[in-house]
Amino acid sequence: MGRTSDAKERLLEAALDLIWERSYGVVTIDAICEKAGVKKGSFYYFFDSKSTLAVAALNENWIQDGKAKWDALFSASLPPLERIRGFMQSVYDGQVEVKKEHGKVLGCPCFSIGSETSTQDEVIRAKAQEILQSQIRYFESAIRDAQAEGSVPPGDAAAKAKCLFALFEGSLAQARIQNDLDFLRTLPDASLDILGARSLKVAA
Amino acid sequence: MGRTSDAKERLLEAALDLIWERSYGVVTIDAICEKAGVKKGSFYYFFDSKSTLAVAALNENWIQDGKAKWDALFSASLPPLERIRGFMQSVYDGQVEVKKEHGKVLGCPCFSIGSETSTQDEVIRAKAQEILQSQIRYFESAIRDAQAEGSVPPGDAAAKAKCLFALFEGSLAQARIQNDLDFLRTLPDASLDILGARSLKVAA
DNA sequence: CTTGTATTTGACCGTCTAGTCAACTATTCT
DNA sequence: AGAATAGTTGACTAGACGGTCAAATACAAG
Repeated sequence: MGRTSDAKERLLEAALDLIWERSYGVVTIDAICEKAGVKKGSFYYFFDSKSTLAVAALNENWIQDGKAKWDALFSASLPPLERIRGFMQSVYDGQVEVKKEHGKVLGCPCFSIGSETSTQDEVIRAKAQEILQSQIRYFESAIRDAQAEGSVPPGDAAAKAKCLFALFEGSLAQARIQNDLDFLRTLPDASLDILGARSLKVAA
Repeated sequence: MGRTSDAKERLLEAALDLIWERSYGVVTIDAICEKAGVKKGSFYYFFDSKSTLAVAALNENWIQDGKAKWDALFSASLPPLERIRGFMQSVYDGQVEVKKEHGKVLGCPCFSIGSETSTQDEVIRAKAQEILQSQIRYFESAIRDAQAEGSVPPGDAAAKAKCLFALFEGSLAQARIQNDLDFLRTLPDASLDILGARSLKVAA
């Protein structure tokens, strides 16, 4: 009961957009409100700080958007290496879209925000870490499956996953800094390479 | 002639420290001045904005400190793979020190600042890119030498270097986000692994 | 010692920003 | 209809911040 509103959702979306495009520290509450078409009074009705909003925005984005995409790309119905290659390809395609829309390569919001705020805001840091850890688990699971079918040599799958994830996020961040998609084009192949993949690599 | 001063140097150092520990967007000119023990009027005598100072600080740090360290670590007198392993080990050791002093893993200032400001400040972005590109060249040169002696399989050395660099910076950033050095411990081994190194890897 | 130059200082201004609040409006339930 | 609830508004404050400046100070060279 009571008055209805989608202002909260608009704030979440505006905040993530703005912070992704610019950075956490530089985006003001006023700017978020303006982009969301919401007055500051309403902002403080829903959230009590920029930090709280950012955590909610990261969470919402992962739960509502990210997770489903990752689930589809890492579907067990695909061959394990195909999952990884397909994922990397879709990341590339996604950044092509982002560059078309925003005029810039923006990389991974969670990683950028996490890296920026980690020493300053423990709550954001923890949320970013949580999401990134979830993502690493997708890698790890695909690597395990690949090892089971023999397309990736045996050995600590968790370590391999962390390694692949570092390559992945490092490339995205580099692409953001250079504002150049070239860093990402080779990602599908490079990913299989560093895993020492046996099947797809040769076929390609 | 005229009054002498090291205020400029103090400002450069304070700025890099503060921005490295916190972030570019969140560090104010007042804070930099306070840490440097310099009044704001003097700040504007030497620099005309935080952006200008940041570019100078990145540059100074690379020219005065970074370059020499990289030169030593990538000295041609060392076997190519030993250069890479030694470099990664020294990065790990360095971050251990940083964590002792600052209480946190801070990662690579150039990469963090670059990623944060890239969409906002073209001058900082360009300087960060320039330094990062220089660093990639150290990797590339070592990889080329390794290929020449047969310890790394042939193939596009520039691409391999970018890949290794992404792994390297991705790991550092991840370590910052998690505030955990574990992400870095395996870096020396992982680096040789992804290069498909033949000699040192087996010996280890 | 004095003159020219480099640097420092602190006071000052306008603007931006986080955060508050009481009054107002829309919606739902009874 | 009317009470209760959920959300909105705009005006307000206090402080932080970027940026400016004229006057003061320290140093170096002639």
